[in-house]
Amino acid sequence: MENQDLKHEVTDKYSLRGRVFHRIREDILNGKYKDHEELKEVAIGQELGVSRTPVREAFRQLELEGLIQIIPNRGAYVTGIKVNDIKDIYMIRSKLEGLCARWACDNISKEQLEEMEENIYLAEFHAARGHMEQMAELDNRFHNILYEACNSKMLEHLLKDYHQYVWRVRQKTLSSSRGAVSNVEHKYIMEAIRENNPDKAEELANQHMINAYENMVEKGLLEMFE
Amino acid sequence: MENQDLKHEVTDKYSLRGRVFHRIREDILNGKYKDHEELKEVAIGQELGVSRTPVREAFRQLELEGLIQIIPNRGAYVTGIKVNDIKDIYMIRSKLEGLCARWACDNISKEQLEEMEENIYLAEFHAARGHMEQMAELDNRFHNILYEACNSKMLEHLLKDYHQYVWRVRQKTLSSSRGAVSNVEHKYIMEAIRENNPDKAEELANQHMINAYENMVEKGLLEMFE
DNA sequence: CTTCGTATAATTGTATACATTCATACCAAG
DNA sequence: CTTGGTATGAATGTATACAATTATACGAAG
Repeated sequence: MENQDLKHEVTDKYSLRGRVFHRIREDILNGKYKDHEELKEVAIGQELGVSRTPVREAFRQLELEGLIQIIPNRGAYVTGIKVNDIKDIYMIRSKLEGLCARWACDNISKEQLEEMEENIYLAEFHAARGHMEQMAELDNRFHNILYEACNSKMLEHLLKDYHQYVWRVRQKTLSSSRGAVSNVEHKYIMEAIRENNPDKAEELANQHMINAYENMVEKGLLEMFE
Repeated sequence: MENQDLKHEVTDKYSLRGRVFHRIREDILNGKYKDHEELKEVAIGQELGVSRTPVREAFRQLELEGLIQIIPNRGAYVTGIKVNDIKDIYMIRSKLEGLCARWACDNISKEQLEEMEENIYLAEFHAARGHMEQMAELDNRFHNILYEACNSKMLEHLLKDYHQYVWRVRQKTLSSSRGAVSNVEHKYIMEAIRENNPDKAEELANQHMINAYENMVEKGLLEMFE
């Protein structure tokens, strides 16, 4: 049991089933398979050049992740995200990102802090020029650094799941004006962590998520979801 | 898509694979399969009277739930819970149960409130007599009512997962003296919800989890986990 | 005695065959 | 035209066969 801390995302990444799983997951998150679309085992198997077996096993996992719903003897359907789900996720993430920022105060490494700083500096550049794609990428990376810095595999795993889960929504709701503001909030969070002020870091991270959600509501970006 | 809100826990409960999944899950949570024990596909299949296929699919799901770890081409091993994981889970649950109690203020039904009241009343009876098993059962039920009352499938699902996950630990760390105190805390949480005081309900639920964790630490109940 | 390599057995990974369930089309009765 | 029943096809559920990988045992070389 020397691989004690290896998690499934790592261990199965290079197996056939693992690749099938990640591939279907990507295709759902990227919108290739639309909400409520039925996924057929043979069709996907043929497309990926594998038999039904690994596809089926991937389906079971995707179901547990909430990305698809399997109705016994009927089929697998892409789960549609509903407006209420989005609100719930952002409120849950608000609490968890707060906890994450709090724990990061004690556990962040010098390298991680430096990468955060660089991230924020770069984001200022792209924000000024309206480079949406780079902003999204930097935002992703900022949060992932934070997740890794909290030194809790448990929390990191949970937050990464949610982060990916709302990726579909964020891609559709990217808003240019929020980018710069969001980056300033990142900066304050980082400073609170650097000052080792857990209360402040938690509060700022809490509010960061709430602001992100309220921005989506204000701009009417959620109306496209039913 | 009329079964929109049906979740996998419900839909697959009566399929063969579903039964296999739930059965293995039970056996892990009840301690039949010990930490780090290797689970063989054929052996379990024979024991349950099924082939490897449904067993394998169940394994994939159990891996995502974190109950087992699959090492490709090697085997499936029951995941050992570590002390740090327990702390993380309780801190995460603290935040989420707080959120849950907050949302329950607006969404709890009259029936749910009544069941809570009955639950607490009964628990007083059993606490006074040191009926450990009934206390554990009532505690379980109290939290499940709370989860259902928050009116968020997202949060309910998450909390139920964690609740079951630490069930293994709780069975080993049942402490007689905490039962009565815990029940009083339940009572205060319920009253805050009934008064529709979300801030108070959240704070009390937060503290309830922290107290439960600190009780385990104080009594040295976690030392058995490595 | 240790170490390396090979052979063998056991286990998992994948593909395929068979069984079962469900949806659709079609036709007949009303 | 509507309703209901049956037949057919297509998809999923399960079992089994085969392939690939890994662990173990054994023996020979050093």
